[in-house]
Amino acid sequence: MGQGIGDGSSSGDGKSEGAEKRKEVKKRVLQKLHMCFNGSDDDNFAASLVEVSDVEMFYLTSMYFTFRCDSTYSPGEAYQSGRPIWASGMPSCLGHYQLRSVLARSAGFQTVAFLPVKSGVLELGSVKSIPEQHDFVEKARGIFGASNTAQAKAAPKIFGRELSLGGSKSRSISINFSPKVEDELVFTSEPYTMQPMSTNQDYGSTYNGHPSDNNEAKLFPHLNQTNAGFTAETLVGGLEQPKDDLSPQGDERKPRKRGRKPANGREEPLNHVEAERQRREKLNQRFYALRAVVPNISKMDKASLLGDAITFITDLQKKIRVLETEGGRVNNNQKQLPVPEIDFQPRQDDTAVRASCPMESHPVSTIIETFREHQITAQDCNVSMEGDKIVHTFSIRTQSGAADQLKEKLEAALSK
Amino acid sequence: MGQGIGDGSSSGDGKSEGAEKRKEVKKRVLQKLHMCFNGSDDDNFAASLVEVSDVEMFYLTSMYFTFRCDSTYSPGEAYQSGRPIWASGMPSCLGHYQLRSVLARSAGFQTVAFLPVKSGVLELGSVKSIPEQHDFVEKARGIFGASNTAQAKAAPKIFGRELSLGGSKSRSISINFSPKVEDELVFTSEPYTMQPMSTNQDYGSTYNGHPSDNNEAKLFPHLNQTNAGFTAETLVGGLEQPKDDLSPQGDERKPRKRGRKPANGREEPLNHVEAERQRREKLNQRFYALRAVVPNISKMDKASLLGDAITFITDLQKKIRVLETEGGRVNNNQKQLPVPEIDFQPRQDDTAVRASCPMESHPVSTIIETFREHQITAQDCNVSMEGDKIVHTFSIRTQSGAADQLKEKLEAALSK
DNA sequence: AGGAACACGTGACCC
DNA sequence: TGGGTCACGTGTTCC
Repeated sequence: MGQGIGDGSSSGDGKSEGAEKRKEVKKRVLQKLHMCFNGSDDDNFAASLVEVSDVEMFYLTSMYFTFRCDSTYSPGEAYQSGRPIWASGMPSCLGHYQLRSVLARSAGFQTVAFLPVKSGVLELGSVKSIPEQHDFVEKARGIFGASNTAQAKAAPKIFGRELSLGGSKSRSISINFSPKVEDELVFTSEPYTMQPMSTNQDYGSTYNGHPSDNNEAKLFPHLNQTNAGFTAETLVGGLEQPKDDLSPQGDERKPRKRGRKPANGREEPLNHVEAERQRREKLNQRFYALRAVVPNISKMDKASLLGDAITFITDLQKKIRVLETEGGRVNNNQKQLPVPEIDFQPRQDDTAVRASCPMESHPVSTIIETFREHQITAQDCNVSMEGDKIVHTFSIRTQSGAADQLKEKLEAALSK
Repeated sequence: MGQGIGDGSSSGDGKSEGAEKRKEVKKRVLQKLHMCFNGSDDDNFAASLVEVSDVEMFYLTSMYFTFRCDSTYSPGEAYQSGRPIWASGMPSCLGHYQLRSVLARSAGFQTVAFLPVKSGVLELGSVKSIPEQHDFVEKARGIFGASNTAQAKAAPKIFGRELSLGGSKSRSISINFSPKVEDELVFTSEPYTMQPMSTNQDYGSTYNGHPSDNNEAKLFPHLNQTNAGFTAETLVGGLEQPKDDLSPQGDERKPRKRGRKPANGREEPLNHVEAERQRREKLNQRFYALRAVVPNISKMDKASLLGDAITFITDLQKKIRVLETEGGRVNNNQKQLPVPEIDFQPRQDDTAVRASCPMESHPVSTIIETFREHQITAQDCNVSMEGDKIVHTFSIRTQSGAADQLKEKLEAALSK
């Protein structure tokens, strides 16, 4: 865990005054946290703490972070409301980081996003200021599974297909907070990146834990038992600065950009609005899931996607029809062009047989198979062509009525 | 053509005063129209005109109807704008029927709808007053193909699958006006019905002609050449009453119900609104097309539809994977155990060849095919079995290096 | 600019 | 009567 993503060169770069001292502080803090949770104070861990960048520091400390699921804090709010929170720009960003804002400021974070997903809340941060990109949010929630209720069945394994996951760019880091550990989605602990539609900003993200209806949140992949009761305050309180400047201008939350905001003087339509929002979200999720299963998507447009999906389905059906009839083709073709033309000429103690069949029916194999079935060995066997037909002549030793029996069998086999 | 749909018992039922006279008038009118277009005045046609109901009368006369594609008349307006027109209630209904309003009134029509489809304009009428049902409109346009531009590729053959078309109920009639006759959609001339989602009103409809960018409209399935220049006025002018009461209260057109109407004081956003409308329409069309392709649609809900489509696609892919590996088994087996064991023994002026192959690969056909390719005729050909293998020995006339060439070819063919 | 695509809030409709 | 779905007009963003 904790292989630092982000190149480590955060905004404040050249300053080396007291850098050594800060490094030492970081190391001690991380060691303390590690002991707090893992118990063992092995030197391997201490050795891994040299040269920790600010971004990595933030990531590592966040690993020990826990949040309550009430709405007093951004991750909890996202978790409860099921709506993503996106803040770009240092000030409002730090407001959302709240207790971790000091570390976030050191790391130079400019953007934070809390995306409620099926398995908890996905937190993403970047030292670049990135405006909210709804398509990316939806894609992420399509991949991780949105937090919508009652949608168990759909959004089937997107992970069966690759989503053009590319190489990780730098300066991005993400942590997932999740209340509980369980269930279906299994990830490698390797970070991977998603490419939002057509932008060139990439997001690295790691995914650790998992969800439920539990009301307490913890994070630390090593600890599988949910040691409840912790709050963000108590945990991070062990850090340098338990006090935090509460959200500079921290009230322009829900920076919804699209659509209309005005004409909102009622009291109850909020319910309706919310329901509609969820409907839309669910639908978009399905769209993203569909994008994942349909190949060769011509345009990213919704209508085109549906059109491609339709043609894809029809193509699949056609393919299946072909494949299915192809399995029966052997039987069908042999049914259609079965002009076996079998001549039997019984002689004194053997029988001369002359079979003429179209070459496509592979008469030789069939005849030999029939021989074997009847325990008959041909004395002589000759194959030649007449036009496009194969003429198969052979003589067999037969006793009395066995020849007629063989003739019937041969006709049946060749006409099959 | 013209088998009357509708049970004939229109609203005005019991009145028999002058009924015989009206019947006679109808007959004469239809006969005149028939002669006008078809030329022949055979008695078969006259005999078929007895007991024509008012609804049938409207239908039959409408068969001779023509409309211009300018926006001065409802079908033309629907054709040009690409938007459906729906009017329920006798007054506004008659306003849309315009010149045919007298006949429509006699028939007791209460609802008329002009649906611009890919192939022209689909007109539906009913003696019941039916409020606009957008889902039905969309379904109809999904089936007949909407009139949207630039959507050629998508909306693939819905007619490959049945759309749960049920039996026709009565009192409904529809005619399709279309500018030209051509292209892909081919229908039987049998009327069929569509069942709108969950209502119990059924719509019978016949479908005759076809479209293009042509600017003149005609209708009469017998005449394939577009005799342009006709207008509705000139044609229907031959009827009883060329004059028409123009649209009582005929201005509440475009009875769009949903959504918001207010806040519309600008001048140019109409373009934006229109564009958005078309986008929505296109998307919904795709949805209907998708509904036609995906079986076992659990709910009529859009999101559920997408979910079902996704699972359907994945199921199809799984099925294909199974079928492919199943079919490829034969190929794989031929690839895996291809031990052709071909012996070449060149002699003085011919070559003895001995080929031993597993029986499943049908070596005889392959060998003979190779012979034919190389214009080689075998002098002698013998087939026998050794264990489960077929041993094929033959001698061929060869000059110098042709034998090696044949050997290579044979090995390639048998290893394929 | 101007069109295309999208999300949003809102009114309507249906159980 | 409310929850759920839809269509509509609008604001916004990206070519």
